[in-house]
Amino acid sequence: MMTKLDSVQYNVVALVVPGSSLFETSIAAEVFGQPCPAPVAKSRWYRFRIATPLPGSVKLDLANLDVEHGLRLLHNAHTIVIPGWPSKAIVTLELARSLRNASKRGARMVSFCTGSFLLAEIGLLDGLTVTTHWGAIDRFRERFPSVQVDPNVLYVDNEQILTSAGSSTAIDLSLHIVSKDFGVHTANAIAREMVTAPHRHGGQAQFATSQPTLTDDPQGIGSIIDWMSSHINQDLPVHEIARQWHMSPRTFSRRFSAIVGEGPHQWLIRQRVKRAQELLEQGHTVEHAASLVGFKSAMAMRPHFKRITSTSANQYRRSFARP
DNA sequence: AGTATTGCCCGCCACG
DNA sequence: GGCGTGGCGGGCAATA
Repeated sequence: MMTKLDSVQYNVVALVVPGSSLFETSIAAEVFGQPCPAPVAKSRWYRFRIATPLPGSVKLDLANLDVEHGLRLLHNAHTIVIPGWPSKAIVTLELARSLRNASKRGARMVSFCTGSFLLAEIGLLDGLTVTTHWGAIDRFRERFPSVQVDPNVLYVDNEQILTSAGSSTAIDLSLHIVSKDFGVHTANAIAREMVTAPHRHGGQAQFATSQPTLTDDPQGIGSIIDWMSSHINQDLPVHEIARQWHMSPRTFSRRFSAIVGEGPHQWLIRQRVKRAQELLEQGHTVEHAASLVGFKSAMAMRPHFKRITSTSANQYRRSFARP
Protein backbone atom coordinates (compact mmCIF):
# COMPACT_ATOMS: atom_id res chain seq x y z
CA MET A 1 0.00 0.00 0.00
CA MET A 2 1.40 3.30 -1.07
CA THR A 3 1.09 6.15 1.39
CA LYS A 4 1.87 9.81 1.28
CA LEU A 5 5.00 9.35 3.30
CA ASP A 6 6.81 6.57 1.53
CA SER A 7 6.44 7.81 -2.02
CA VAL A 8 9.32 10.07 -2.84
CA GLN A 9 7.56 11.40 -5.86
CA TYR A 10 4.15 11.35 -7.39
CA ASN A 11 4.66 10.17 -10.91
CA VAL A 12 1.47 11.09 -12.70
CA VAL A 13 0.91 9.65 -16.16
CA ALA A 14 -1.99 10.47 -18.45
CA LEU A 15 -2.78 7.73 -20.93
CA VAL A 16 -4.05 8.77 -24.35
CA VAL A 17 -4.88 7.01 -27.59
CA PRO A 18 -6.14 8.42 -30.90
CA GLY A 19 -9.50 10.02 -30.17
CA SER A 20 -8.87 10.71 -26.49
CA SER A 21 -10.18 13.97 -25.09
CA LEU A 22 -7.75 16.84 -25.52
CA PHE A 23 -9.66 18.95 -23.04
CA GLU A 24 -9.40 16.46 -20.21
CA THR A 25 -5.80 15.63 -21.03
CA SER A 26 -5.15 19.33 -20.68
CA ILE A 27 -6.88 19.46 -17.33
CA ALA A 28 -4.59 16.74 -16.01
CA ALA A 29 -1.61 18.60 -17.45
CA GLU A 30 -2.84 21.87 -16.01
CA VAL A 31 -3.30 20.56 -12.48
CA PHE A 32 -0.54 17.99 -12.14
CA GLY A 33 1.88 19.80 -14.40
CA GLN A 34 1.76 23.00 -12.35
CA PRO A 35 5.08 24.20 -11.03
CA CYS A 36 5.54 23.18 -7.43
CA PRO A 37 3.68 25.63 -5.16
CA ALA A 38 5.80 27.31 -2.53
CA PRO A 39 5.08 25.40 0.69
CA VAL A 40 5.49 21.97 -0.94
CA ALA A 41 8.92 20.40 -1.19
CA LYS A 42 9.97 20.17 -4.84
CA SER A 43 10.98 16.56 -4.50
CA ARG A 44 7.48 15.59 -3.38
CA TRP A 45 5.51 17.45 -6.02
CA TYR A 46 3.93 15.80 -9.06
CA ARG A 47 5.89 14.85 -12.10
CA PHE A 48 3.43 14.82 -14.97
CA ARG A 49 3.90 13.04 -18.29
CA ILE A 50 1.74 11.70 -21.08
CA ALA A 51 1.99 8.18 -22.47
CA THR A 52 0.47 6.42 -25.46
CA PRO A 53 0.83 2.90 -26.89
CA LEU A 54 2.46 4.15 -30.09
CA PRO A 55 4.57 7.23 -29.32
CA GLY A 56 4.62 9.97 -31.91
CA SER A 57 1.93 12.25 -33.19
CA VAL A 58 -1.40 11.20 -31.70
CA LYS A 59 -4.63 12.48 -33.18
CA LEU A 60 -6.75 13.38 -30.18
CA ASP A 61 -10.37 14.41 -30.62
CA LEU A 62 -9.63 18.07 -31.25
CA ALA A 63 -5.97 18.31 -32.21
CA ASN A 64 -2.80 16.35 -32.73
CA LEU A 65 -0.48 15.87 -29.81
CA ASP A 66 3.14 14.85 -29.88
CA VAL A 67 3.63 12.14 -27.27
CA GLU A 68 7.12 10.88 -26.68
CA HIS A 69 6.49 8.19 -24.07
CA GLY A 70 5.14 4.68 -24.49
CA LEU A 71 3.44 2.31 -22.10
CA ARG A 72 6.69 1.73 -20.25
CA LEU A 73 5.85 4.86 -18.26
CA LEU A 74 2.98 3.03 -16.62
CA HIS A 75 5.41 0.67 -14.90
CA ASN A 76 6.40 3.10 -12.23
CA ALA A 77 3.52 5.53 -12.31
CA HIS A 78 2.07 6.41 -8.94
CA THR A 79 -1.11 7.74 -10.51
CA ILE A 80 -2.53 6.92 -13.92
CA VAL A 81 -5.08 9.27 -15.44
CA ILE A 82 -7.45 8.17 -18.20
CA PRO A 83 -9.00 11.19 -19.95
CA GLY A 84 -12.20 10.72 -21.97
CA TRP A 85 -11.83 7.43 -23.77
CA PRO A 86 -13.04 7.04 -27.38
CA SER A 87 -15.82 4.49 -27.61
CA LYS A 88 -14.36 2.69 -30.59
CA ALA A 89 -10.82 2.42 -29.25
CA ILE A 90 -9.45 -1.10 -29.09
CA VAL A 91 -7.94 -2.23 -25.83
CA THR A 92 -4.87 -4.24 -26.76
CA LEU A 93 -3.63 -7.07 -24.58
CA GLU A 94 -0.46 -5.15 -23.88
CA LEU A 95 -2.40 -2.10 -22.73
CA ALA A 96 -4.73 -4.14 -20.54
CA ARG A 97 -1.80 -5.97 -18.99
CA SER A 98 0.13 -2.78 -18.28
CA LEU A 99 -2.84 -1.22 -16.56
CA ARG A 100 -3.73 -4.31 -14.56
CA ASN A 101 -0.15 -4.68 -13.38
CA ALA A 102 -0.02 -1.06 -12.37
CA SER A 103 -3.24 -1.44 -10.46
CA LYS A 104 -2.04 -4.64 -8.81
CA ARG A 105 1.07 -2.99 -7.43
CA GLY A 106 -1.09 -0.23 -5.96
CA ALA A 107 -1.00 2.55 -8.54
CA ARG A 108 -3.86 5.01 -8.25
CA MET A 109 -6.21 4.84 -11.21
CA VAL A 110 -8.11 7.98 -12.16
CA SER A 111 -10.65 8.28 -14.95
CA PHE A 112 -12.29 11.39 -16.33
CA CYS A 113 -15.63 11.17 -18.07
CA THR A 114 -15.73 8.14 -20.38
CA GLY A 115 -12.28 7.06 -19.21
CA SER A 116 -14.20 4.80 -16.85
CA PHE A 117 -15.06 2.61 -19.83
CA LEU A 118 -11.43 1.60 -20.14
CA LEU A 119 -11.09 0.81 -16.44
CA ALA A 120 -14.32 -1.18 -16.53
CA GLU A 121 -13.27 -2.96 -19.70
CA ILE A 122 -10.23 -4.43 -18.03
CA GLY A 123 -12.19 -5.40 -14.94
CA LEU A 124 -10.86 -2.91 -12.44
CA LEU A 125 -14.26 -1.53 -11.54
CA ASP A 126 -16.11 -4.75 -10.77
CA GLY A 127 -18.12 -4.45 -7.59
CA LEU A 128 -17.34 -0.76 -7.18
CA THR A 129 -19.57 2.27 -7.37
CA VAL A 130 -18.26 4.73 -9.93
CA THR A 131 -19.47 7.55 -12.12
CA THR A 132 -19.09 8.57 -15.73
CA HIS A 133 -20.42 11.07 -18.21
CA TRP A 134 -24.18 11.45 -17.77
CA GLY A 135 -24.83 10.89 -21.47
CA ALA A 136 -22.99 7.57 -21.43
CA ILE A 137 -24.54 6.08 -18.32
CA ASP A 138 -27.09 3.87 -20.07
CA ARG A 139 -24.47 2.50 -22.39
CA PHE A 140 -22.15 1.93 -19.45
CA ARG A 141 -24.73 0.08 -17.38
CA GLU A 142 -25.65 -2.14 -20.26
CA ARG A 143 -22.07 -3.06 -20.96
CA PHE A 144 -20.84 -3.43 -17.37
CA PRO A 145 -23.70 -4.77 -15.25
CA SER A 146 -21.36 -5.66 -12.39
CA VAL A 147 -20.41 -2.02 -11.86
CA GLN A 148 -22.65 0.37 -9.94
CA VAL A 149 -22.99 3.84 -11.42
CA ASP A 150 -23.95 6.88 -9.38
CA PRO A 151 -25.26 9.52 -11.78
CA ASN A 152 -25.69 12.14 -9.07
CA VAL A 153 -22.15 12.98 -8.12
CA LEU A 154 -19.31 14.92 -9.66
CA TYR A 155 -16.83 12.19 -8.85
CA VAL A 156 -16.44 9.03 -6.77
CA ASP A 157 -13.40 8.36 -4.61
CA ASN A 158 -12.70 4.68 -3.98
CA GLU A 159 -9.23 5.37 -2.59
CA GLN A 160 -7.26 3.53 -5.23
CA ILE A 161 -9.73 4.13 -8.02
CA LEU A 162 -11.28 7.51 -8.66
CA THR A 163 -13.79 8.29 -11.38
CA SER A 164 -15.30 11.59 -12.44
CA ALA A 165 -18.37 12.53 -14.44
CA GLY A 166 -18.59 14.86 -17.44
CA SER A 167 -15.72 16.93 -18.78
CA SER A 168 -15.44 19.80 -16.37
CA THR A 169 -15.77 17.56 -13.33
CA ALA A 170 -12.27 16.42 -14.21
CA ILE A 171 -11.18 19.67 -12.61
CA ASP A 172 -13.12 18.92 -9.45
CA LEU A 173 -11.64 15.45 -9.18
CA SER A 174 -8.12 16.64 -9.92
CA LEU A 175 -8.32 19.27 -7.21
CA HIS A 176 -9.77 16.69 -4.85
CA ILE A 177 -6.71 14.54 -5.49
CA VAL A 178 -4.37 17.46 -4.87
CA SER A 179 -6.12 18.12 -1.58
CA LYS A 180 -5.73 14.49 -0.56
CA ASP A 181 -2.04 14.53 -1.40
CA PHE A 182 -1.05 18.00 -0.26
CA GLY A 183 -3.98 19.49 1.65
CA VAL A 184 -6.80 21.85 0.73
CA HIS A 185 -4.59 24.88 1.03
CA THR A 186 -2.47 23.69 -1.88
CA ALA A 187 -5.54 22.62 -3.84
CA ASN A 188 -6.99 26.08 -3.35
CA ALA A 189 -3.76 27.66 -4.53
CA ILE A 190 -3.92 25.61 -7.71
CA ALA A 191 -7.58 26.46 -8.14
CA ARG A 192 -6.75 30.15 -7.85
CA GLU A 193 -4.03 29.71 -10.39
CA MET A 194 -6.56 28.15 -12.74
CA VAL A 195 -9.23 30.68 -11.80
CA THR A 196 -11.85 28.14 -10.88
CA ALA A 197 -14.00 27.49 -7.86
CA PRO A 198 -11.95 25.46 -5.38
CA HIS A 199 -14.69 22.98 -4.70
CA ARG A 200 -18.08 22.34 -6.14
CA HIS A 201 -20.50 19.98 -4.62
CA GLY A 202 -23.65 18.43 -5.91
CA GLY A 203 -25.13 16.09 -8.43
CA GLN A 204 -24.24 16.29 -12.05
CA ALA A 205 -27.93 16.56 -12.85
CA GLN A 206 -27.59 20.26 -12.27
CA PHE A 207 -24.73 20.43 -14.74
CA ALA A 208 -26.27 18.18 -17.33
CA THR A 209 -29.12 20.42 -18.40
CA SER A 210 -28.53 23.88 -17.08
CA GLN A 211 -25.62 25.09 -15.07
CA PRO A 212 -26.83 27.11 -12.15
CA THR A 213 -24.19 29.71 -11.69
CA LEU A 214 -24.60 32.50 -9.24
CA THR A 215 -25.81 34.67 -12.08
CA ASP A 216 -29.05 32.74 -12.50
CA ASP A 217 -30.02 33.07 -8.91
CA PRO A 218 -33.18 35.17 -8.86
CA GLN A 219 -33.86 34.44 -5.22
CA GLY A 220 -30.51 35.80 -4.14
CA ILE A 221 -29.35 32.59 -2.51
CA GLY A 222 -25.85 33.74 -3.37
CA SER A 223 -25.92 36.61 -0.93
CA ILE A 224 -27.33 34.36 1.77
CA ILE A 225 -24.45 31.99 1.15
CA ASP A 226 -22.03 34.88 1.51
CA TRP A 227 -23.68 35.82 4.76
CA MET A 228 -23.59 32.26 6.03
CA SER A 229 -19.92 31.96 5.10
CA SER A 230 -19.05 34.99 7.14
CA HIS A 231 -21.06 33.84 10.15
CA ILE A 232 -20.02 30.24 9.95
CA ASN A 233 -18.53 30.21 13.41
CA GLN A 234 -21.92 30.97 14.94
CA ASP A 235 -24.78 28.65 15.59
CA LEU A 236 -26.99 28.94 12.52
CA PRO A 237 -30.27 27.04 12.76
CA VAL A 238 -31.89 26.71 9.37
CA HIS A 239 -35.23 28.18 10.49
CA GLU A 240 -33.45 31.28 11.81
CA ILE A 241 -31.71 31.93 8.53
CA ALA A 242 -35.00 31.44 6.73
CA ARG A 243 -36.74 33.90 9.04
CA GLN A 244 -34.02 36.48 8.54
CA TRP A 245 -34.65 36.42 4.80
CA HIS A 246 -38.40 36.28 5.18
CA MET A 247 -38.88 32.78 3.89
CA SER A 248 -40.47 29.73 5.36
CA PRO A 249 -37.92 27.13 6.37
CA ARG A 250 -39.37 24.84 3.74
CA THR A 251 -38.95 27.33 0.91
CA PHE A 252 -35.50 28.35 2.02
CA SER A 253 -34.38 24.76 2.16
CA ARG A 254 -35.80 24.06 -1.24
CA ARG A 255 -34.26 27.07 -2.95
CA PHE A 256 -30.95 26.47 -1.29
CA SER A 257 -30.82 22.84 -2.36
CA ALA A 258 -31.83 23.74 -5.90
CA ILE A 259 -28.82 26.03 -6.26
CA VAL A 260 -26.23 24.36 -4.09
CA GLY A 261 -27.09 20.70 -4.47
CA GLU A 262 -27.45 19.89 -0.78
CA GLY A 263 -29.38 21.23 2.19
CA PRO A 264 -28.27 24.31 4.12
CA HIS A 265 -27.22 22.42 7.22
CA GLN A 266 -25.21 19.83 5.33
CA TRP A 267 -23.57 22.62 3.40
CA LEU A 268 -22.66 24.45 6.59
CA ILE A 269 -21.04 21.37 8.03
CA ARG A 270 -19.06 20.86 4.85
CA GLN A 271 -17.84 24.46 4.88
CA ARG A 272 -16.84 24.15 8.51
CA VAL A 273 -14.83 21.04 7.86
CA LYS A 274 -13.16 22.65 4.89
CA ARG A 275 -12.18 25.66 6.92
CA ALA A 276 -11.00 23.41 9.74
CA GLN A 277 -8.71 21.66 7.27
CA GLU A 278 -6.99 24.93 6.53
CA LEU A 279 -6.60 25.73 10.21
CA LEU A 280 -5.14 22.31 10.88
CA GLU A 281 -2.67 22.88 8.08
CA GLN A 282 -1.67 26.10 9.80
CA GLY A 283 -0.85 24.08 12.88
CA HIS A 284 -3.89 24.74 15.07
CA THR A 285 -4.92 21.97 17.39
CA VAL A 286 -7.98 19.94 16.53
CA GLU A 287 -9.90 21.42 19.46
CA HIS A 288 -8.98 24.96 18.52
CA ALA A 289 -9.78 24.49 14.84
CA ALA A 290 -13.13 22.91 15.67
CA SER A 291 -14.22 25.78 17.87
CA LEU A 292 -12.97 28.44 15.45
CA VAL A 293 -15.10 27.10 12.62
CA GLY A 294 -18.26 26.78 14.64
CA PHE A 295 -18.37 23.25 15.95
CA LYS A 296 -19.35 23.03 19.58
CA SER A 297 -16.45 20.72 20.30
CA ALA A 298 -13.78 18.63 18.65
CA MET A 299 -15.94 15.65 19.43
CA ALA A 300 -18.75 17.14 17.39
CA MET A 301 -16.46 17.74 14.46
CA ARG A 302 -14.71 14.37 14.31
CA PRO A 303 -17.39 12.23 12.68
CA HIS A 304 -18.09 14.94 10.07
CA PHE A 305 -14.43 15.40 9.36
CA LYS A 306 -13.95 11.70 8.91
CA ARG A 307 -16.99 11.37 6.68
CA ILE A 308 -16.10 14.29 4.42
CA THR A 309 -12.34 13.94 4.10
CA SER A 310 -12.08 10.20 4.83
CA THR A 311 -9.25 10.93 7.23
CA SER A 312 -9.37 11.72 10.90
CA ALA A 313 -8.69 15.28 12.00
CA ASN A 314 -5.62 14.20 13.93
CA GLN A 315 -4.26 12.23 11.03
CA TYR A 316 -4.87 15.19 8.75
CA ARG A 317 -3.03 17.51 11.07
CA ARG A 318 -0.04 15.18 11.31
CA SER A 319 0.16 14.92 7.53
CA PHE A 320 -0.23 18.55 6.57
CA ALA A 321 0.50 20.86 9.49
CA ARG A 322 3.08 23.48 8.63
CA PRO A 323 4.91 24.62 11.73
C1' DA B 1 -22.26 2.82 25.16
C1' DG B 2 -27.19 3.63 25.29
C1' DT B 3 -30.87 6.53 25.33
C1' DA B 4 -33.68 10.80 24.84
C1' DT B 5 -34.23 14.88 22.43
C1' DT B 6 -33.61 18.11 19.00
C1' DG B 7 -33.22 19.63 14.33
C1' DC B 8 -32.89 18.71 9.48
C1' DC B 9 -34.92 17.39 5.23
C1' DC B 10 -37.90 15.24 2.08
C1' DG B 11 -42.31 13.54 0.34
C1' DC B 12 -46.88 14.77 0.24
C1' DC B 13 -50.77 17.76 -0.26
C1' DA B 14 -53.43 21.96 -0.19
C1' DC B 15 -53.57 26.69 -1.51
C1' DG B 16 -53.28 30.78 -4.53
C1' DG C 1 -53.56 22.02 -15.30
C1' DG C 2 -49.00 24.17 -14.24
C1' DC C 3 -46.17 26.44 -10.98
C1' DG C 4 -44.22 28.07 -6.80
C1' DT C 5 -45.15 28.12 -2.00
C1' DG C 6 -45.80 26.70 2.82
C1' DG C 7 -47.33 23.54 6.37
C1' DC C 8 -47.33 18.90 8.26
C1' DG C 9 -45.44 14.45 9.55
C1' DG C 10 -42.14 10.73 9.40
C1' DG C 11 -37.60 9.10 9.08
C1' DC C 12 -33.29 9.85 10.36
C1' DA C 13 -29.04 11.61 11.96
C1' DA C 14 -26.77 14.80 15.23
C1' DT C 15 -26.39 16.21 19.77
C1' DA C 16 -26.74 16.15 24.76
